[in-house]
This record gives sequence, structure tokens and C-alpha cells, in this order.
Amino acid sequence: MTDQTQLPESQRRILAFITRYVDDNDVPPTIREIQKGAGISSTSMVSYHLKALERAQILNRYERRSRGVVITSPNRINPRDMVSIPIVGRIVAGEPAPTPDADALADAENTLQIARSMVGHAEDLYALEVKGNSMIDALISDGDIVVMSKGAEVRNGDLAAVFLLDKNESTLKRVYFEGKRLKLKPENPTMKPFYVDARSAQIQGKVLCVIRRA
Amino acid sequence: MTDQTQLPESQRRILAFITRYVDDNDVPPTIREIQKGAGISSTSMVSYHLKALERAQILNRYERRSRGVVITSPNRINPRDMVSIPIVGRIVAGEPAPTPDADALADAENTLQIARSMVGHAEDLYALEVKGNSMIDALISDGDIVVMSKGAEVRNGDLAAVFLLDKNESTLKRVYFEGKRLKLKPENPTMKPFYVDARSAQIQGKVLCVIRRA
DNA sequence: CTTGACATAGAACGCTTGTTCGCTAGAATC
DNA sequence: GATTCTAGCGAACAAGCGTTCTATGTCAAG
Repeated sequence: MTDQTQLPESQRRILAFITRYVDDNDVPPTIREIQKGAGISSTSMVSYHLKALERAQILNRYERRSRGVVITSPNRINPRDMVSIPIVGRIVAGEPAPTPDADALADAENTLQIARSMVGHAEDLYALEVKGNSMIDALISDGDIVVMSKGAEVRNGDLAAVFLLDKNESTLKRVYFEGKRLKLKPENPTMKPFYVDARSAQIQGKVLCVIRRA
Repeated sequence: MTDQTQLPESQRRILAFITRYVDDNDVPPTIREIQKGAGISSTSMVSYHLKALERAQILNRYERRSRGVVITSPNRINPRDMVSIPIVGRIVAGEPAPTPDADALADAENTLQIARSMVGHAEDLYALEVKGNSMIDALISDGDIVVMSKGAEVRNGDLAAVFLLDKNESTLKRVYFEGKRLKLKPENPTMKPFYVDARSAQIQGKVLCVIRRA
């Protein structure tokens, strides 16, 4: 990366202004907006400095295009690569886990922003907060957040939220389809899997990601 | 969210074109570019459709501004609220955990993008990938990613990476300072804490967040 | 058939906007 | 001291651009 620390004062101001402007307006500024915003005396000076910044490969410019200034910072995060996920409820021991219907989505208390790369191209994303330590065998503890996909297909070996009809509760396990029965394998390798009748279990969603704030 | 499926054909074309254009150029298109790109016959028609899309709250428009068309993705994320964190190495059982010196930062294999809200205002952020199941008592398994802060002050009850001199390995535990000794408490509530001499332990960083891709 | 709402086309108007050019002031070089 | 070079300023130009107005067409309801 180019060392930006020893740029002329005015060029640093311009850079800072552009960054802020793009964050606020989703559109790069015009030369004249830069002039005012960064306190430059004339448009020709802005043009001059922009050329310098372009030579230093800090900017990309599209010639003669209005607002054709784009900052080329390598670590800049593209908002398109991010997803907002609603936290629709809690998993509590001995209760069915909430699923994201319209109501739940509407009064989602909170949203979680994570990188698309974390969840792949899955759709129907939602998140649940885990209450209590009932998921400890899935290596998930109180307060953890589980990101789920309602739509995603659950395959053998995927971690999924399974609702057990006879126990009337939800649990997070790795699932394996074995004919008429379902093998449920705790995430904790020291614990043994167990089996349930496939008809007595409903798969509520696939677990994509678990997040714990320490 | 507004149902976009039953929009007039031309408006869907316009929308698609704007999206593509922004992806390619980092700048929204002008009316005339939309006209050509989406195959609309006149600029007034583009204006007409844009107004409709604005009424449907699919677009935001900045009046009389060139390129003042912004798609209002529902949960738009402000890049300022995101952080890029370098993944500087791996925690492997029986080895000291890597810490982020200049070298490690330079050839960080990967970066992680997460919301600032996940890590607070901590500085000196870095991330480690966990290899093996040696951290199972911290409810962390193979492949998990641990986000750490080198600078953050570690207080009683914080989860931290501790390097044990006599064992020559790093471990993740909740730490409590008790005079000359250090209480290390596994995150797993079924396991008991143990104690080490404060001089034989070095605290390498505070754990801010644990992420598991399922 | 008429009317009115909606869709379309093309052109014109007037403000924006990137660029350029001439000019000035000060510093550096000879 | 004359010359050259650079940085800076302001104005002006031409193309770009959003908006609007008029004219025409479509089509269903009254």
C-alpha cells in the first residue's frame, strides 16, 4: 500500500472528504463539492490534486465523467459483500425454536451484519440467540448467536436445528438421514450420537454460522 | 420489502442496469446512460420510470444531482461500521499461539469482515484459526475463528489467550487474577477451573468474538 | 363517442460539471 | 537582476446532465 501519511495536507483533506462523502451519499462528489468540502480554493486546484492522487494510485478517475472519482483503498469493504440478518428470537431449553415468519421478521429486535462469505449464497437468513446452556453439546453456550437458513437444503452431516416432536423442543445437531431414522450427532466429539424416528423430527433450518461475543 | 417481481418490464430492466452499472463503475449511471443501457427510448421516459421506482421506495433520488440514483437495498450497511481483521495464523494444540507482528500482518492469508458492533472499539485486532480440538473446553472446535485484541486490557472474567510457560502452549480460558496465582476457568461450565502461577503465564490477547462456519 | 388516466417520444432549456487557459506571486537558478 | 519553474487562482468553455413541455398514442370506463 502507498504510504498516505506524508501526502500534502490538502490532498489528505481531499481524500478524507471523498471517503466521508461516499459513505454519506453513496455517490462520489463532484469537483466543486470537493472544493467546498475540503476547503480548496479553486476547481483547478482540486483537479491538480486529484491528478497527483491518481498518479500515487490512491484514486481511480474516469475521465470527463461527472463524479468519476473512486478511492482504490484495498481494505475497503464493499457493502454489497455484506448481509444484514435479523435476530428473530431465542432458543430456550425445552422450547421450540422460533422460525422467521412475517411477524418475527417485523419485530426482529436486532440485526447482525456479517460478510456474505460467511454464509455463502444461502437465502432466507435469520439468527437466533441461545439462552441457557442446553446447547452445550453443540459447543454453543448462553448468549451465542446462531445464523440459520430456512431455505437451504440440509444434507447428511450438516448442522441443523431439529425440532423433536415427542420432547417438544428444538436442538442443534449434525444430522444424517438413515432411512426411516435420523442420526443426531452432537458437535462435541466426546459425546455419542443418538437416533430418532424420522417422522418425529422436523428440520427447522440449517446452521450456517455460530457467533459468540466474549 | 416491496415486491419487485411484478414491476413493468422496462422498470425491471432499468433496475437491473443500474445494479450492474454500479457493480462495474462504483458510480451510479446518468439518465442518458440508463436510457441507452436499458434500451429506453427517451430521457423523459427514464425520468418517468425513476419516479415510479422512487414512489415504490426501490430507489432513492437526489434531485437535480448528476448520477443521483441510489438503489435502496433494505438493510444497507455503512462501510464505516465494518472492520477488516487479518487472520494471522493458527492455534494448534501444544504450540504457542501466533501474535500479530509486522510479518504476520503482511502475509495474513485472509481477512475477516465483521461489524464493528461485534468487537466494540478495541484496537489491534487480529484473528486466529483454531486447529484441532484442543480448545474444546472453551467450546471452540476445529476450524473456528477467534477474533482477538492484542491491545485490550484483560480484566477479571474476560476470555483470553494465555500462554503457559511450563507447558509451552497457548490456551483460551476465562482468567481471574488472584494475587500471585491466576485462575483459569474453562468456558464449558461442566469443567472445573484450575490455577497457575501468575509468573508462568503470559496473556497474549483478549478474545472478543468466536466465529464458527458450519 | 368521449373522456380521462396512463404510456411514449422528442426536443429544448438551463443548470452542472470536468477541463483548460491565461495570469499572478513567489522561490530557485544562473 | 533576469530567467525559469512551480503553485495557485479565477474565469470561461463545451460537453454533460436532469428536468420539463408538447404532441401523440393506447385503452378502458362512462
